[in-house]
Amino acid sequence: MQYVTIIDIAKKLNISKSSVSRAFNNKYDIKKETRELILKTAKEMGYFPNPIAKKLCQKKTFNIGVIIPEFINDFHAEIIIGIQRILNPKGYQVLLMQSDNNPDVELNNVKTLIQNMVDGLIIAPCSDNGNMEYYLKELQKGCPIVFVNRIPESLNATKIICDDEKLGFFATEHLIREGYAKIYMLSGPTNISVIRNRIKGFKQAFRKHKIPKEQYQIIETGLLAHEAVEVVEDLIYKQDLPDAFFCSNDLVAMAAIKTLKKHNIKVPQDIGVIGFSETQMARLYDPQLSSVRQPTYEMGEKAAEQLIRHLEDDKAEYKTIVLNGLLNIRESSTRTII
Amino acid sequence: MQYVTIIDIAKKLNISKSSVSRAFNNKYDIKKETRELILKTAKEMGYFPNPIAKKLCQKKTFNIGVIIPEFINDFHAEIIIGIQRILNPKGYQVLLMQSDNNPDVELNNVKTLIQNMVDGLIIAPCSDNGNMEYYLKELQKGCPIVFVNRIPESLNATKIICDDEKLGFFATEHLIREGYAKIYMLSGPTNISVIRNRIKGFKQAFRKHKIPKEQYQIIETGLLAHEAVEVVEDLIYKQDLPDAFFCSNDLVAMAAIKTLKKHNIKVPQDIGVIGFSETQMARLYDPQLSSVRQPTYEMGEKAAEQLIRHLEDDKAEYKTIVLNGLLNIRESSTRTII
DNA sequence: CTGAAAGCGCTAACAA
DNA sequence: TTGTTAGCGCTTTCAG
Repeated sequence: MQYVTIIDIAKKLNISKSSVSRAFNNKYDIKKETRELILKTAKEMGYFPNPIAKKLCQKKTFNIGVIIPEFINDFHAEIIIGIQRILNPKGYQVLLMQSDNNPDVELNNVKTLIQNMVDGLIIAPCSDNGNMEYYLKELQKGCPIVFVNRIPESLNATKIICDDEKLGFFATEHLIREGYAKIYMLSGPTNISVIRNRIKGFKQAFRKHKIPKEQYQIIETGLLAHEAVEVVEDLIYKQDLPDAFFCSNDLVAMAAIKTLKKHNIKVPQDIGVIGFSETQMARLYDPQLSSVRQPTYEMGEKAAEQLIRHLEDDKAEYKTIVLNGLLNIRESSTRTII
Repeated sequence: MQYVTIIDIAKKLNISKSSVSRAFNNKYDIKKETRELILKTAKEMGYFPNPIAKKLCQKKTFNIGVIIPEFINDFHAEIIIGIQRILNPKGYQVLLMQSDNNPDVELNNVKTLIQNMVDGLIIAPCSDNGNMEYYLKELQKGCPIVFVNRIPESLNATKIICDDEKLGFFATEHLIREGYAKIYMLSGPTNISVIRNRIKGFKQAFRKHKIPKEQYQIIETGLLAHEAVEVVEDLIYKQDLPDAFFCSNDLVAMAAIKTLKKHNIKVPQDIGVIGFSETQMARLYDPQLSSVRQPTYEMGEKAAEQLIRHLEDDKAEYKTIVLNGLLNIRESSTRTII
């Protein structure tokens, strides 16, 4: 592929290449007519600036690295869309990498992206992990980084998070108010900060309603369907079923309901179930699944905006942005008629 | 961020920068010891090659542009993973863009990526559309492109597709064999080639089984849940329900089942339903959803492999690769016990 | 307002 | 086996 360069235009117009360059970068003085002439012929010749060359001499790539745990999931896919909404119109390209929920892969991805000279990074870590130290070092070296979602509380950096504690509280309180007395939380891995926060909210609801500890339990399952099936089967076998399950996500919730139904246990009459990180399927399920909707698009947008803030000002202060989710109550957790 | 360059190393070692360059690109002659010395000090100084500079003088970016219709969906997410599996180990970076199922956005994305000097493109078009002409022109100009999935049959280029016709045939025949006589297809938009192919297979099954035309119908719904709900509600109202629905995807299938259930119509006893492009939720649904599993990861891998073939050889011939999907029969389409 | 020229960091002939 | 040199396409300072 052969591209037209500023030199071609300069020759054709018998001017210097600097003038051509200037015509494309308004910031320099240049006579209006020459500018317009240059732009016109450039268009005719099918010229567009070579971004690589630009990057080399400007020392800026206009590439932003984004790392997410996995994207077989609406949650992160939507965050990415939010990020692009802000970044693309500003001329930034997003380089996307996924870490497969593996901290080592995650670290490697970060290194790859930095070596590829991204101007900044948005990291959605897969869990609290030993990488944070490395990330902070890069931050201090001047590489702008914004963190999203699963972030250790202590991390001193700009971060976008959800009010998971509150959401955990609301979801639990809703179950309590529906008359589900004994509630088990299929929590997901507790090495993930958001999970720990939801657990905090979960416990707080019981404290508020003065319900004794024997009435609840936190079961640390994974985030996958088959793990939930195993746990619920086990509880049925041990005859230790609660009145309701508060699940780490919709997949786990559906797996739980599926298993209960198989044993002729009715949801929501016998047992209530609530999911998290609402999926499209929630309202198509039978019973329609109650779930928590996080502001995923907005999380992405905020992350991008914050990154731009840091990009434009080295000295910008770290900020923590907390966004609000929404509890969508549907059939799976309501005994009363809605 | 300040980077170490080959000149820094050359100065330190009192050699020429070409030698340093050579040390990092095995292909040139260089004495083993100098090479090792260079590599060692480079490491000490924290040097890594500046990819931008490399790109500028090599006229190769090692970036591959990938465009997909949307990625709120396992299908394309998995294709991307497949692509990365092949491309990343070979040193290629994937630039991802989504077209939001909009041909104009799609065309714009392609242009952006080309201007960003990608070495090649993998395009998963959102539908048959007027852009094909432009893509072909770029192909002829020497920009390697591989097409995936929704591709007009006539397109003369390298493409990766699924045996949608066969899959449509098998799914339909399965329904017929289960004793569902009258079958409606909620087909999805017919400006998408894969949909047209499934329709072909659908019709063929009826021909084979000598079932008259009155027994089937193709209803061109969209790909979203609410559209399916409307259609099914309408059929119920008109008392024109078939014995089975063959749906364009799992979301549509679940929406159909949901609607039927609401009206106390039993699936699979009264009406059978089958989905397409199997999701994780399929086996968690009640009834468990029969669906067609496409080899998504493999589609991505093949696309990447074919692109590399074209990258390495300008004159490589166009190839069409057809991959086989799998019909997963579950409860929603079986009257007999499985 | 415009041109000349240096340089971004690297590769790849060509010499030596 | 190594050094010299001329670019890749663009920006940006310095003269004019």
